[in-house]
Amino acid sequence: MAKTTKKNSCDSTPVKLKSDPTAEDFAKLAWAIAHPARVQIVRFLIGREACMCGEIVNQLPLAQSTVSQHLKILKESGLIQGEVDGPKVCYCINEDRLQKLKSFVTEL
Amino acid sequence: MAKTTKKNSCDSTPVKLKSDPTAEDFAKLAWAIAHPARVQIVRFLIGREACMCGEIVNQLPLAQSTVSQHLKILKESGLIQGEVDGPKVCYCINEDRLQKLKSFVTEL
DNA sequence: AGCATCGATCGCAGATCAACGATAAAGAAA
DNA sequence: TTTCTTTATCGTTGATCTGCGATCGATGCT
Repeated sequence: MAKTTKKNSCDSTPVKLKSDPTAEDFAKLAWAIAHPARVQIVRFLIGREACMCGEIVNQLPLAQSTVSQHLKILKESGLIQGEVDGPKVCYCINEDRLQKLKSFVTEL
Repeated sequence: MAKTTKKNSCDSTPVKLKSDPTAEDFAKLAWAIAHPARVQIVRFLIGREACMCGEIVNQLPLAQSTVSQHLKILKESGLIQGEVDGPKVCYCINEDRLQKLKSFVTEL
């Protein structure tokens, strides 16, 4: 409890919060991993480099349609990408996007 | 790349996804910054070390009650903490939690 | 006491999420 | 062609988010 001045230690310098175009993208990436299932999917894909949708479904206690939804959200954030391979789809991490997420966080 | 059947480079080694207790916490922290306004609040607080709620409200194009909600979410994630100082509340970053978020992401 | 200020909370609206089962679409295999 | 497999999408239900104005509680000041 630091009470430097007679009041408190709050910094009261007037500073305008600049409109932050990156905040949107940051939030989008954060949103992608803002669900336990999606965290697990991302970790799983990183560990395996790439794998079929069916594999992922088998690892999670969720219905196939639910997993497909999560994959869709991850794809929309750009964090993963899917490559069609006949009747199957092979998912993998988008390293660039992952790197972007990492830099957003480390530069906080 | 170990396997290449006739088709592509999908890794099909059978691996069980272990139940991941950290995924929950990770998702919680990610959820905290999964909104542009909250990203800005966190960045703002990091840049200023600490500041009053009113200051934050002034920097964002949002109503006071809305900002208060976002602050509540950030508090629940542990990413920030508020210290009552008379009639005002001084918010600041919880460095431990921020560090935890950073390590979660960098260890992806 | 009475009043002003700051911030949290309530209640409401509309939008979005999460989960599921069922079904459709596209190849592969018979 | 028919059938099977794999994945995406639809439609629904219930929960949660986001935003706001209005209000309440606590504190400081006169």
